[in-house]
Amino acid sequence: MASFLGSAGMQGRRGRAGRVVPPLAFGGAPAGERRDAAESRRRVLGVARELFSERGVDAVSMHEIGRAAGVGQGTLYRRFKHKGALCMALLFEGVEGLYGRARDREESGGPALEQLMGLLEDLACFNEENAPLLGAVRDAVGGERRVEMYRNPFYSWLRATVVALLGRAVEEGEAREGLDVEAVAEAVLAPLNVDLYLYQRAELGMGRGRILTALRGLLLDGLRREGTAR
Amino acid sequence: MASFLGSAGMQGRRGRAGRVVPPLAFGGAPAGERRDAAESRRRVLGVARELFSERGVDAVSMHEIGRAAGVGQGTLYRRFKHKGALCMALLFEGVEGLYGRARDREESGGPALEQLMGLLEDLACFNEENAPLLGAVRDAVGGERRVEMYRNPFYSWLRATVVALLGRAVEEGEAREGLDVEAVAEAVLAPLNVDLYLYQRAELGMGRGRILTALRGLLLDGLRREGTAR
DNA sequence: ATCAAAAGCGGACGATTGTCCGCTTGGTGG
DNA sequence: CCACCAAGCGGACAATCGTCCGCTTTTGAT
Repeated sequence: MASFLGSAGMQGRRGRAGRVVPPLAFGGAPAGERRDAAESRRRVLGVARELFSERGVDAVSMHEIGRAAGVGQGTLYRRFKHKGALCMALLFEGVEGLYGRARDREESGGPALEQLMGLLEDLACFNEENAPLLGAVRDAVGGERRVEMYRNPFYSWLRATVVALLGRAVEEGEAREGLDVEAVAEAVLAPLNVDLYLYQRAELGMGRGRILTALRGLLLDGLRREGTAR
Repeated sequence: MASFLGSAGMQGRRGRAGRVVPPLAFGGAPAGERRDAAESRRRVLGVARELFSERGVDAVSMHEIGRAAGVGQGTLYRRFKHKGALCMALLFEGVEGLYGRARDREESGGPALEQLMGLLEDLACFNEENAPLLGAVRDAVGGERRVEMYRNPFYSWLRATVVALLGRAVEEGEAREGLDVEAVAEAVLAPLNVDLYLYQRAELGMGRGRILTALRGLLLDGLRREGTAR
């Protein structure tokens, strides 16, 4: 089964410079899309964006989107495998922004660990800006589909980017040697899980600065006091 | 609205020694439960456990559980606000085990950070042993209920315990001073998010040891190489 | 023992998601 | 220009979750 959007093979790949090139057509149109299909896809996306912003993602049903866009259920679900996939398509622009900022940072050079921190900061903003859609994605990806959450192209790109940055940090002597970059990458990304992040923001009353500062300290220096055996 | 189980006020509290005492009646019976109600609750729980283990949590509907237990929908949902709450009740024993092990560790003394690592290890096992139920809980807690995920008594206890351990580690000079223990506690717990953990186990093929080792290194020492400015 | 109130009970019901299957249409080769 | 057929289309349908509301049982006070 295809993942969220784009074919399964479209995950981020390493460029020759070690940079992770973003999945190309993440939320874009399928290659040989028929004109009528393209038209109806645009209409669906527009209507969905509208309704979601009016009444919240949860309060708008797929049937309603279809009706409002003048499109049947079959069509709707052919295009978007489920509600989460539709939301994912709507997230396209924001994700592009993230890719762009990561590219800029990379081109302007600087220590890999600082670039990593920048990415995490962007991710926190992304969480806040797109909270409703991200929440809907999470909800739609339940039951059998649970794995898709971490298999979608966006998360793959994220992980690959972090892995690449960590790898570079080790090579350049910024980070400890022998770091298990794949495993650590997951642990680095985990605290920015949307639900957890929003919970801290909204329920625990933590500001973005506080969350990021704590994370920065933890990631860079760990918990132990200086001088303790390591 | 009540959280998963137990009244809202039943979250972990600090004992006088700084220890976090577990919520008392997490999955137990309500105080003045009527005899017939207790009976039907037991029956429901038994039937659910049975059916879940036979065919998987996702494949068993609430209606079916009700039918098999000889109980109507109203009754079922009065007892368990939703499918996730039922699963949470089924998790009772495992959670008790976690509480017990944490208590034992605490009584046998030892460095706070080591105790923290022990807790994380237990949590990893807990994730594996109870994956299906935990997954179902996650799924059931969507839409409006999204916040409940981190507000339930179990997670509250977990967070409070980690906060207490971190606090002690700071006091006793094990951990850096000025650590934002509340914020850091979330970041410490995040990598053991069930979905993420299982994804690493099953899809990325990482063993428990590898995940925990990476986490341990990250938490204790951070990413930076020794000698780098901190 | 009686009786009233509170708690428990159960099936009908509404809403939502996602699937199915037969009809329509766009685009292409003869 | 036409005919073909895969892709697109749309509404009916099934399954599930969770709610509602009127009936029944338990409990405890008189």
